[in-house]
Amino acid sequence: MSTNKTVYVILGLLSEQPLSGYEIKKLIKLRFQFFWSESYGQLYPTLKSLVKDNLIQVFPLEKQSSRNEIKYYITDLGKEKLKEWLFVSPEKETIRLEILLKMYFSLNTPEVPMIEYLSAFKDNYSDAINTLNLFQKELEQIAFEDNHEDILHIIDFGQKVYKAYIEWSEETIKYFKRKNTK
Amino acid sequence: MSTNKTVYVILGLLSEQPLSGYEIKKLIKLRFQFFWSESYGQLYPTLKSLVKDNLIQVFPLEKQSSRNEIKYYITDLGKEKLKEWLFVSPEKETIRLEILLKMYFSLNTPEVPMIEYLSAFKDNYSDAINTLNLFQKELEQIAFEDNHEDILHIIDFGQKVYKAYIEWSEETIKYFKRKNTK
DNA sequence: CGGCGCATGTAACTTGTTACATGATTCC
DNA sequence: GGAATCATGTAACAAGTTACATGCGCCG
Repeated sequence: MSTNKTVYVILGLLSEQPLSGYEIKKLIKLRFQFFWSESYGQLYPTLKSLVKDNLIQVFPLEKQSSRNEIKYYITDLGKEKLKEWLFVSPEKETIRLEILLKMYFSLNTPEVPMIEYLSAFKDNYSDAINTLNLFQKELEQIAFEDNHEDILHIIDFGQKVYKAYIEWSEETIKYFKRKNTK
Repeated sequence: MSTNKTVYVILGLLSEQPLSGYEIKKLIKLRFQFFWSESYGQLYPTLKSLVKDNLIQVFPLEKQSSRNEIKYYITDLGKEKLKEWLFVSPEKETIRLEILLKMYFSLNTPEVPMIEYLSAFKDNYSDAINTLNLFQKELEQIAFEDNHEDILHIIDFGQKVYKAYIEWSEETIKYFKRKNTK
């Protein structure tokens, strides 16, 4: 029952505006970075298969803005398919956090540089939360539009969760430092 | 460079005690539920390939406790391999949260039952956090052992992150309710 | 003797990443 | 003219899920 989600990210983004594969990749990175990602190896073949199923279409050659780029637009069938998916309950997410696994299995191997791992983890999410904060400010500044408030809530998810990540890593770093000096 | 992590979960668990595939599956669910999962379709074939690589071994028939069960133990080579992995920095985790995707793409489709989705999300993690709290209390009660404090920190990760999830979903539910009555 | 939980397994498939190849365009 | 970035693509592989099949042992 696990439907290919890549399909819906593409349909969703194309439902706003026509885009090329490359632009889709960039948009996913820009907007969804903190809760979604796609690789080219997944993206381009999916675009092809969506065209075959008539859920999206390629702009006719004469409408293309550059020779290299291939812009796609969503068809009515595609819009339907997207809407259908929106009405299906989200599946339970599976998360895999290698750092916790390593922490667990290195309980008896104190030489493992857990503090180093935790610092990298923390730095990574500190950067991410800064990006989100910036994004939030930008959104708050520009004139109020329909969806801004909704999007702020999506950003807030990232902020809250990353804050938890960061607090946990700080505390855990302290714990390991204390432990090491004992 | 993405090494098969299932290998290391198995090696890690077997480094504590001999186990069967079925027991490994159960242990992963019990201990790692909130940050790891494995399916049988991944587990059993991996066990076979680990035996082939001499990282684990099957107990000789006469030592098996029951006819159905196949217990494995870790070899010295396996212990080495596990240790090696512990010294490699954890890879960046990829998270995919379908609920945020649906929220984003349903901005213009208010009929989508986001409140329902959010409630299910919240309930799910409320249950999970209760389990973790119980687990924590159990650990705190039994006499102090080597690794309890470390494990408490691992549990604390789940507690902090789930708390963030729950707070976010509560706030977002409120937001949607307000929005609907407008 | 029926059902549940224990226990192992696999085939078919889907999903996803990585590494590579290719070439145009833009900017310095 | 060289580097960066735009832009598309694929082949080989790795990872992972699902659905199914099979049979034992125990309890009521």
